[in-house]
Amino acid sequence: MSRTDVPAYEQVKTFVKAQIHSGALRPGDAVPSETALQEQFGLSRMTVNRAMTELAAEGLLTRTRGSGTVVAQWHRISSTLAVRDIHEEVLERGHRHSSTVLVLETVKADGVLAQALGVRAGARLFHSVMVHYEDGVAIQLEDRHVNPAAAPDYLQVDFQTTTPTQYLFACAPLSEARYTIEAALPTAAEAKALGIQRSEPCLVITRCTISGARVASQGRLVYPGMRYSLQGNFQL
Amino acid sequence: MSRTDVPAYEQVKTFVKAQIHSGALRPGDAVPSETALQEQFGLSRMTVNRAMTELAAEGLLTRTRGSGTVVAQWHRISSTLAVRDIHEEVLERGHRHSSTVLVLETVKADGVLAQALGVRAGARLFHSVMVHYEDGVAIQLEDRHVNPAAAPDYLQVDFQTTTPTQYLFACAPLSEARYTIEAALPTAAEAKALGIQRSEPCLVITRCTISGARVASQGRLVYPGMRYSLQGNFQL
DNA sequence: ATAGTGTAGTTGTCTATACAACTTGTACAC
DNA sequence: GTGTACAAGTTGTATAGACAACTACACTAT
Repeated sequence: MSRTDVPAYEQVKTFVKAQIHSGALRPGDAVPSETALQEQFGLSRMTVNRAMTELAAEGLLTRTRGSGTVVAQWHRISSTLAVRDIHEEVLERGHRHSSTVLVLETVKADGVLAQALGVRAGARLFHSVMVHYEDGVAIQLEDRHVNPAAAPDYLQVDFQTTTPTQYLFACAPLSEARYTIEAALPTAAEAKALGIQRSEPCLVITRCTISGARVASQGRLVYPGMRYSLQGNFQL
Repeated sequence: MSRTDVPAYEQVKTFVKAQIHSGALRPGDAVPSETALQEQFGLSRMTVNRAMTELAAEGLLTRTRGSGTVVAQWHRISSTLAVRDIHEEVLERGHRHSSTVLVLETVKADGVLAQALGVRAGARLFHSVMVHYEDGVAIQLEDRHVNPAAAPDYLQVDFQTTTPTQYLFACAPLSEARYTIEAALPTAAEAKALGIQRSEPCLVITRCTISGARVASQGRLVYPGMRYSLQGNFQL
């Protein structure tokens, strides 16, 4: 632990990262072996191993047993898309959240939906459409189809006090998610609900949440392009 | 290592993950302590510690020294946006990549650009605009401003054989990146270059790459919404 | 009641060692 | 030349032990 409070394995990590950032080590270059670093820093191999293993997990290094460690070709930037509730998100920005429920009904699954949710065509599904507002401005339209097997009481939930994300999170623990992000024009109904022009481009996130072996729900989240953007800041 | 080839710490990880996915452990719940799991599995504490530390790094658990381990409130889903070259990306899909250079020039930074790149207003910048094609279809317009300090020979590069991403990657090791993703309509010039209507929504990624202490470049990547979508598949 | 003390329990880090699995290159036999 | 065998080097995993830092809680003295 030496003088400072920075763990030794962190020091090794920053040392290697600095070499990569400075250009002294370039993608494809060999990184000193664990034993070499061990002697250089005066640490045990386990400590060096932890540093290198973590850097590999972060995508900066590629390690192969028997051969050695090289700087990874692509520096993956590990974003973290939080699957979180828009209610919390708005509150965290210090704004007021409200929502309106436009549709809350039972529908029969057509072919596409049935396949997406992994049920047979014609099966009963819950369907909800709601609009979320941030300080009174519409920022998201949420069109969601829910598998009744995952959330039997979905239609009885009071969506003034809770949100679909919250409720589904509570009754169907998330195990996997798939999404696509695309730019598209809203449908006429969506534009009207969001109070925007049909010609205004929107960011559409289609998200499929999986709980255990079951697809719990599929959601289409429409964000007005002028009012919303996904942002990220990543450090290697 | 027991019977199978699966490492012991992985078995502990999947055990805990399974408990979370099944709902036996819910967000906020306490997870058995390391010593408890150590006895349950008959492993050393270091091995259990590795499993738990990794789960914490993945965002599934929140650990506090002295107190214990609980299931994290948000299951962060760690996406990985690869900062990679579109040339490679197209080739990987088994398609043919080509590109056209529309602009390659030196410009003087206006106020906004200067701030984004961290140079003084009026400083010399390189500017390039090119269109990338996948099997002859335009899929990306790349409008990039480059800091000459990071890539002095940018204007001399032959962009038929290499791409800006490749070149910048080679001469300015990446240390950080910021991006925003939004939906927007293309400018008239962009629409013309991509061969699409001005009314067709596009996915716009604005990306700022940082090399060391310097902003190396800022790029605006425009993808026709009908031809492109970002996708992700995440497992906890 | 309150403040302080102590203790048990928990996580964070580090060490020294050990063996296994794999890669690479060299030396040797053919 | 060719191929085999071996040795050295590298990473992956696991162990047992140790100490530090911190939390939570019960207990005690005031």
